[in-house]
Order: sequence, then C-alpha cells, then structure tokens
Amino acid sequence: MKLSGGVEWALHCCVVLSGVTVPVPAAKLAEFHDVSPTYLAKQLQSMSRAGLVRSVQGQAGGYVLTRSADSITVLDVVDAVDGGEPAFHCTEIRQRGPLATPVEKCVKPCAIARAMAAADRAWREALRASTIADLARDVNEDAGRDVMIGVRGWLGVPAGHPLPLHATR
Amino acid sequence: MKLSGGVEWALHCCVVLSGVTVPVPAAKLAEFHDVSPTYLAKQLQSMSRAGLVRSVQGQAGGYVLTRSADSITVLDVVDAVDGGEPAFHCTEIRQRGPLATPVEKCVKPCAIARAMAAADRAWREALRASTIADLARDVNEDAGRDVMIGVRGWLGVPAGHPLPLHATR
DNA sequence: TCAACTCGGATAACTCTTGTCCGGAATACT
DNA sequence: AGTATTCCGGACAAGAGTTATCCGAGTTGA
Repeated sequence: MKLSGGVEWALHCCVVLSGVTVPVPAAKLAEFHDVSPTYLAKQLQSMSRAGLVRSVQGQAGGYVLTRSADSITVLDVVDAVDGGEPAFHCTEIRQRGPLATPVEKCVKPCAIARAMAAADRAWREALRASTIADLARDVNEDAGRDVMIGVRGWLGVPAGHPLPLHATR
Repeated sequence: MKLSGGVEWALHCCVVLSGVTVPVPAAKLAEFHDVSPTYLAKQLQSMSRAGLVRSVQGQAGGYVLTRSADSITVLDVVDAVDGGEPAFHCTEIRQRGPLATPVEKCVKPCAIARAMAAADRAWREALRASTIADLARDVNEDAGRDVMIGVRGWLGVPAGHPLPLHATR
C-alpha cells in the first residue's frame, strides 16, 4: 500500500497556484519546493492532462489552475497524479481451483472484493472532502499569517497587482 | 496507490481456515486456490508472525487460526501481509526551499499530511469493520449454501468429525 | 522575423515487489 | 529409531513500476 511520491509535490504546487492568477513556470515551482525540476514537470503534465491546471506556453508561460481552489478536491489531484485505479484488484480466485465457482454464478463481485471496495470508497470520500482552498486556509492558520504574500513576493508577482484575468484561450 | 497482491490470497485462506479446526498445509491451500505454493507460503508466514494464524509443524501440520473468525478483522490481515505503513509519507517539503518553514515552527503535521492521514484513518476504519466471519457469511449467502461443507470434503476433513481440539502447544 | 522561453512526449536508471529455491528444525506415523 | 511430511528463514533471480533525465515542438514577446 503505497502512494506515488509525486502526489505530495503536486498538492504543494496546487496550494501555491491557488495564491496567484498568473502562470507560474514548472522550474519556479521546483525551485520553490527544492525538488527535481524535470520530475515535477511530469506531475504537472499529469495534472494538465486531467484538466486541473492549464499550461500556458511561450515566454511568461507556466501553469494556472483551471478552476477556483475550492472546486478542486484532494481526490482530484491524487487521481490525476497517482492514477484513479483502486488499490485492490480482484483476480477472481473463486473461479479457480478444484472447487471453482462457475462463471455464470459470479454475477456480483465476491465478498472480499466488496469489503475492499467499501474501504476504497471511504478513502476516496475522505479525500473528496478536502479542497485545495481548505489546505491553503489550514496552511495560513498553522503559520498564523498569510503565507501567500511571501510566496507572491518570491515568485516576482507584485503583491498589490489586481491581476489581469485575461482569457488565456 | 496499489495494494500487495498477496492480500487477496491471504484473505481467501483465512475464510477457508475459518471453516476448519485442524491444521491445513500451505500446499493444500495453494492447490485449492490455484496459486503459487511458494509465494503463498510467504504470506502465511507473515500472518504467522503477526499472530493471526498458528503454525503446526511436522506431519499432519499446517496452519490454524489463533482466534475466532469474528475477532480477526480484514485490517488485521492487510496489515500483516502488506505492512502497516500508511500510504502517504510526508517528506516535510515545507522545511525546504527558499521560503522554508523553520523546524521549531513545525510542531504539528502539515495540512497536506493531515488530510492524507484522515483519509488513511477512514480506510482503515472501513477495513476494521469487516471480520473474517463476515466474509465467510457473505460467501455462503452469495452461493446460497454452506460452501464449507464442500471445502471440508475436498480437504479430507471428515465433515461430521467433532474435531479433537487438543492443545497444539 | 528572430530569439528566448515554455511545455510535451519519448527515453534510460533505479527501486521495490513478485516469485522461486534450498537447507534446517520440528513433528507424526511406521 | 527411522522416515516422511511440514513449517521457517534466508538468499536469490526476474519483472514491473517508479524515479529521474533529456531533447524536440510550439508559443510568446520584442
């Protein structure tokens, strides 16, 4: 039972992106978090494919969230980076061996698969309950201040800038 | 996010073992489920180490459940075979990079780790809710009959035999 | 038009899981 | 007592999946 390590990086990136509205290059995100730039690019591409972030090419390009931070759940990010497949895959052992159950009898998943699926649902439901906006709020509460101010400053985005919001497409 | 494949085998074995009270050899369990005997032995050893099953050596030896089937949860088996480590491991990204949070400020887990831990708790709680006895009951309901009768027959355990229950230690 | 910068997919190195094998110790039956 | 059966632990090879890297395609801004 192990989750892809890139999930942690991707979530941190989402929190950062939730605090800005201009594209942020992958290289900057990597430097900010002190992680491998090329590998982080892979995670961002996965998120782009999943439609969570939009990639803006060219000079001054980078990644932007496609929706508001409170409409992106942690589950969305986990599914995008780690793949949405359930942790348990039933190999239909009941259909094998000397006392195999005939295929026509196997109309619904076996009891073991049902138990594992229920746990998987509980896990996903818990992840769906948290949004990127929730994480950003918690980070601020933990620090006791608005950390995004410092983030914007380091990224070179003028803090008081009202941000254009021009359609990127 | 992937669970060890041996978990499925181990759970099926537990259901079978819940229907008998005499030791069942690993080779028989492997043949019954049509899986690799040597690899299944590894899973059974893990369960033995975790104290879920007791191993009886020598001729007429094998594996027996150490407790009643309704006091062994699915979580117990998953932890024994897959290892009890949580799926998400926080690498403390907040302590890295140019805007790193100082160590003395990191008194509690970061917001991302908390969200993942909550999901992990939900998952484990769901697995804890199902016992081996529940699984065996569901298997019978699915089949519409007591499958353990056939299992005991194939294993060579006389169905009506009242079983000795002599102390194995 | 040109140059600089960005993402995107294909490609290699690596770790971990999966799966196998063998010698040693313990137990029951002959 | 001897033999056959069984579990246990470790070492070992193969395979999949993850981690990490590079270079080309496309876009922007001047």
